[in-house]
Amino acid sequence: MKAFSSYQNPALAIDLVVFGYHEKTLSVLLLNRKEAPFKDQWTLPGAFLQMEESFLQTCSRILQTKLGMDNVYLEQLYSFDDPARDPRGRVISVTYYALVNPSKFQIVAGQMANDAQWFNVQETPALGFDHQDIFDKALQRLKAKILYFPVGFQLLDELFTMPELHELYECILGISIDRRNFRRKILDAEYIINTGAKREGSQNRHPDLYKFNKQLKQNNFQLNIS
Amino acid sequence: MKAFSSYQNPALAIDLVVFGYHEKTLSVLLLNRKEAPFKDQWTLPGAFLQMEESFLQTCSRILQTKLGMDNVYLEQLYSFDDPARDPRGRVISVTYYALVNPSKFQIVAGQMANDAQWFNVQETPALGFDHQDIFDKALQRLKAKILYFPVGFQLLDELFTMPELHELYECILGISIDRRNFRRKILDAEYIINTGAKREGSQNRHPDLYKFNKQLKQNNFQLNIS
DNA sequence: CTTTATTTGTGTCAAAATAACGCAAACGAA
DNA sequence: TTCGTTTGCGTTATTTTGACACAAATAAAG
Repeated sequence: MKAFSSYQNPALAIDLVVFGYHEKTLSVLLLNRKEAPFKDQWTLPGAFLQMEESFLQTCSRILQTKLGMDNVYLEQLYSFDDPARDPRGRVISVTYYALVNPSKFQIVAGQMANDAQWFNVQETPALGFDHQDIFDKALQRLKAKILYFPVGFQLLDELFTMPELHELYECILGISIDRRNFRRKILDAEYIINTGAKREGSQNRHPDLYKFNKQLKQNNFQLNIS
Repeated sequence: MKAFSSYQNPALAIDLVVFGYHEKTLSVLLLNRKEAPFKDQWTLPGAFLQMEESFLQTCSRILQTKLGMDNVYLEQLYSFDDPARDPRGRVISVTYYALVNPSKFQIVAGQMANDAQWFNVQETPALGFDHQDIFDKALQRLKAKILYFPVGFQLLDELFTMPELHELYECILGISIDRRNFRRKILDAEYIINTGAKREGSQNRHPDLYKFNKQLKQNNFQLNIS
């Protein structure tokens, strides 16, 4: 096979957009590079894929060794191919985004980075490589996704209050949402997920703390917020 | 840099799910492999990424040399990473799906394939590699996408009738949609795209043949079909 | 502890969007 | 022409959404 002898293959990197939510602020985790290229500039955490690794294993390795976290929500985002995106040579980047609860993790700077730090997504510094494009795409995806899939709670504690979830949505979407209509839509959506049926009136008393069942199939989640 | 010397990089392939619509049938283009692995089995068209190529250039090369088509709608789908997905060794596959009008193209079997053929998406043969997963994901994406983005007409002639578009949607989604409500929703959505305003009453006389403007930004397209 | 202010839970109602369907004009075949 | 079918246009009932009133619960202040 050509591809395994005469052809040279591009390097393949995994880059992560790690989102965290804390005190009404959506943040992204960035690393300050210790080495060229883009020395002393901020970039997304990443690593080269090893020959025997799956994408998710590389993700775990990045999260574990560089950041000391693991077992978080991960979703493949997009693959970036600009031949000039890395000055060292041809590097394809397969990207994922992660949703974590920052209060559960202690950031540790890895070998590659001087510093690891949370940045408010509204106030990110200039990013090296094409990481601004990656970050933009991730934020766009997250905004779209929380409207039709219950991923938002991944950024909160396992138990959360309705106002907490409400604030999270307002923060991520950057709009204000009527508190009472939001509540109704969330409960309706969750009810459909859990029972398959439509919620009529106030069929059930609700607790102070909510919890989304991550096991059940989570289709039919549609918030229709405008 | 490690990645450029001591590390070996996986091969990187581009695989395409080419959809075509003809006579009330949504089809996918498959190739019958001439060589091992999966000799004489059907697979998606694909090629290895060349060092200096962008993804889209590889897509064009596949479409041109193997199928004699070009200048079609292409969208990145997903990247597949199972270490065992190719028996020859580690191959990452970045996949795209394409929407073409089959009546405009003449299928030509390429060097790699004995035969290239359209298959009804409901009656696809067993596929080699992990191409069934790729195909499933593409069909799922297409079904979701036509509900919030005007891509369906890419499968039709530039000018098309409303019943043609209606049939296309019913066929892809596999459901029946009220003809009159569908018409209204399409016209509403197109009106918003073109003018930015909401359509009131029947503000405009409509021609027998329709045409979607591909230049304008196509947000706000939301069919809400259930 | 009370009293007061703020936050949160629940229900109502008008407006908007959607689904269901009637009807006539246009078209094609007999 | 006539008849059957397809296509375009509209109306109405139902559902969903957005805006908001009000009471219960919680937190803060005296």
